[in-house]
This record gives sequence, structure tokens and C-alpha cells, in this order.
Amino acid sequence: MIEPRTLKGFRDLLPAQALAREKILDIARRIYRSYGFAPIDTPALEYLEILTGKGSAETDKQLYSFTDHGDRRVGMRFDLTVPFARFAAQHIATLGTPFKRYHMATVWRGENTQRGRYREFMQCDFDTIGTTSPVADLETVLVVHDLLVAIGIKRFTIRVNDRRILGGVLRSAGLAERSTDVLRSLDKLGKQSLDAVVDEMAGHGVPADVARRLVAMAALAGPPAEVLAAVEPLVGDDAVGREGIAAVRTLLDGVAQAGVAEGRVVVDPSIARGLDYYTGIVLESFLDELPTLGSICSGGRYDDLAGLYTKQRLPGVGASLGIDRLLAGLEELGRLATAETPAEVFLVHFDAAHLGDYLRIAAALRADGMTVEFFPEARRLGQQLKLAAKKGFRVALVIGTDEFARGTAQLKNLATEATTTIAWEGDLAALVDAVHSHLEAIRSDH
RNA sequence: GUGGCUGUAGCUCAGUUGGUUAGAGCACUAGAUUGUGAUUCUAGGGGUCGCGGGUUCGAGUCCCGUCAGCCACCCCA
Repeated sequence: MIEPRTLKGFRDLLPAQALAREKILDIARRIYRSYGFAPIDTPALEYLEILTGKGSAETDKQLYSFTDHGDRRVGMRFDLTVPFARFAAQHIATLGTPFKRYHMATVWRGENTQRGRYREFMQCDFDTIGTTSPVADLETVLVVHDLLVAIGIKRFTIRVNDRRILGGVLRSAGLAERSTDVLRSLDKLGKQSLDAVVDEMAGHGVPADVARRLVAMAALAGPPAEVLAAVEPLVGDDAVGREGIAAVRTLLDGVAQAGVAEGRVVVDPSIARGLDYYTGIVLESFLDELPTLGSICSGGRYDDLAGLYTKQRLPGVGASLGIDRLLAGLEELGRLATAETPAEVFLVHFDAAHLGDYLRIAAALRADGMTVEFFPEARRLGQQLKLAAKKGFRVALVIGTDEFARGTAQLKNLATEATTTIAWEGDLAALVDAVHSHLEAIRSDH
């Protein structure tokens, strides 16, 4: 016998989890579309050279790659951005710019696992390419905001920064060549103490007083305008750095004008993002109740998406929702729906002699748009009800021999155990209406 | 990839300094109850103690390896 098992970092999803994931995918799809992003898809497998050029040495190491049956070196995509770059280089001529797309798909990374970190997981990307307009930056933040709100997350924070600000600060401090190391150290601020980070920078050859100032800047918190004002002197006369500050100001103004609640979007000078292709605004978002989970939705602006694959310059901005990490977080917080069924109505199979009636009733309920499961066997009533409650149906519809004789039906709210009697006198439409309105009432209670 | 912690029934766990056929609660199945999700009672199914090897008269318990999970580094969703 072969032991049934799954690979490290790869998981099965049971109905409750798959239902939760699909629900969020539906929401993401709806929000992305509401801003005009169009869906695309790309292959899971690409020529290895497409994938290896772009990422750092780190992502190359994490890449799943092999030789296929035709002796081609191929790799599985580790994010959706690189395939999109290839896609854009190949198709931008027919698509035209600006081009807005979303892409929700599985990616693979052969790295070590941890809470909310898997080797196979889904990303929900959206990007706008072919424009440098600040409006596109603004929309990116608004989409992330709308998305998290629509998912039903009450407490979250979107942290924004601009790569140009960091660059300007480093240039003004004479640390331009050390920037990668310094940014990497700064990025650890959430997890390590200020002193530890200062020490680490000293190890990279940064004078202690400069390191201290950088760390103090990165640790700034409070109203965005104040944070920006505090950062400004550190940028000094660096023109690019000042552009970054102006860009963040513009962004925050837009966010406010769009009606986003205060405090939802903050400036965090320590946000750098690991991927080196970001050149403008960068953003990360966190669950306030679970900050250690890491960013659940991040992105930023890049100068040139597809420089490796085409001469046409394609600047853009976008972000990615890490749906599996988010689900891990919501599960830990006990916010995940527990229903194991997508159907709302459980039709009890009571009297096998009335099979035809049950089928007719189920069909009528479905034709009205309701989701209905008809139990396949005429098992004990108690057993059927218990099963229906456990699986998370909203209501159970009980029509037995007596009910058929009297032209009635029992509708049970499985959460409250309340029973209502419906008089339908053999009039299917009346039964459908009654069930429909009860369901509406139950849904609005939620 | 490196280091640390953990691994007993579907779930939560107990299991004395190594000592007979490995337990509990919940869950599950059947019945008491030929039409109502609960309660109670009765009976029942389920475990190669993650897996493999070693030490020992004897290993769930000690040692090594391995797989998986969690945590840290690294990186990120």
C-alpha cells in the first residue's frame, strides 16, 4: 500500500478551506474588475531563461526547474510578475497602453516553509503598465484598500513609502553604494531592536551616528504629514528624493479625496521591499491583529517591467494579494467561515414515494437561484437534520407524508433551530417564494 | 539551504526512573426512539505510538537517521 501524503509545503484544501479561498477569489475578481482590470492567464511552465534572468540569486535558488521530455530547460513560475513581463513584451503591441490586467494563479517556490508560507500558493496580482501617471499609483492603493475592506477585514494598515526617498536619504548620507545592505538592515526594524539594526549597519561600514539617524527615520510613525516632514531634512537637496516625497504627498491627498478612512494608509519609511525592480512608491499591508504574519498584499511602482524581453519601455505599478497567507491569518483569528457546503437549502429526503415531488421542488428552488442539496437517501429525519446542521446549510426543508397531505412544509433555520410552517397547498411558486423570503431574512441577519 | 523545538485514535491530550494485550474526553457508527438536530444509556469501529534503524531480556519512553509541522536566520505572499 502506498502511504497517501503530500509534499512539504504543498497542501490539500478541504471543502471549508477551498470554499473560503474561492470566496476571497470572487471578491478580488469583483474589486479588480470594478477598476477596469482585465483577466489574463499565462502558463505555469516557462522556458528557464525567462524566469532566471529577472529575479535575484535568491529567487533563482527557489525556482523549481527541470528538463522536459523535449530536452528543454523549463521552470515553474515563482511569481506572476515575471511571466507578466514576458507576456507584455510579447503582446503589448496588440494590447496598447495603458494596459490593466489581473491574474490570479498558483506559483511555486522551493523555500523553507513557515506559518503562512508554503511552497505552492496563490497570488492575485493586478498591474497597470504603460503609464507613469500618479493616478495609477493612487488606484493601486485604492484597490488594495477596497479589497481588504470587501473581504471583511476590520483592522488593517497599508504602509506606503517611496524607493526614491530611501535613495535620496542614502545619497545625502553618502551611502549610495551601500544601499542594498542598508535597506536590508532597515527592513528588519519590525523584528529587531533599534540597537541591533544599528550594529548590523555598523558592520556594513556605516558610521554609528548616521546609522542611528537612519534607524530613527525608519522607525518614524504617526500622521503621514508629520512623518514626511521629519524625513524631508534627511533627503536634503537630493532632487530624486524630493520627487519621492512629493509623490507620496500626492498619493496621500488622493487617498483622502477618494474617501479612505484616516489611519488606513500610513507612511512607513522602513518599507523597502526586497525585489530590486521597484523604483517608485512601494506598499505593504498588514493585519493589525497579526503583524508578525507579514505582508498580505504588497507592491509598488517599477520603471520598466519588461526590459529583459523588449526594447519598449513599460513603466507600471501594481500589487499582489497573497491569498494563502491571508487565509492562514484569518483562520488563526477564527474569522473563517466554517461551512462545508456551498448550498444553503437542505431538502430532506423523507418519503421515497414522493421522489418525483422532491425533484420538482428542488428544481423549482434552483430555478429561482437558490442553492439546494437533495439528500440521496431516505434516512432517519434526525440523522439528516444533524448532518445538514454540521455541514453548514442555512435551512432544512422538511416535507413528509403528512405535509404533502396537508399542503404544508416545515422550514428549519439550522442555526437557531427555529421551525416555521409554510402553507403552499401544492402551489410550487408559493413554496419557492416562502423559502426565498425566509432565506433573505436569514442572510440579512448575518 | 542552516539552526532550535515538536510528532501517541478524525480532534484535544494522558501515559510514572524503559516493564504484561496503549488509555480518556470529544467526534463517528448502530440500537433504545416505525417523523425532528438535544440529553441519557448500551454496544461498536478505529492506533505499524510519524517512518526506518540502533541500544536493551524488554522501547510510546533512551540514541541515530529520515519525513512532516512550528520558530529563528535568509527571503518573501
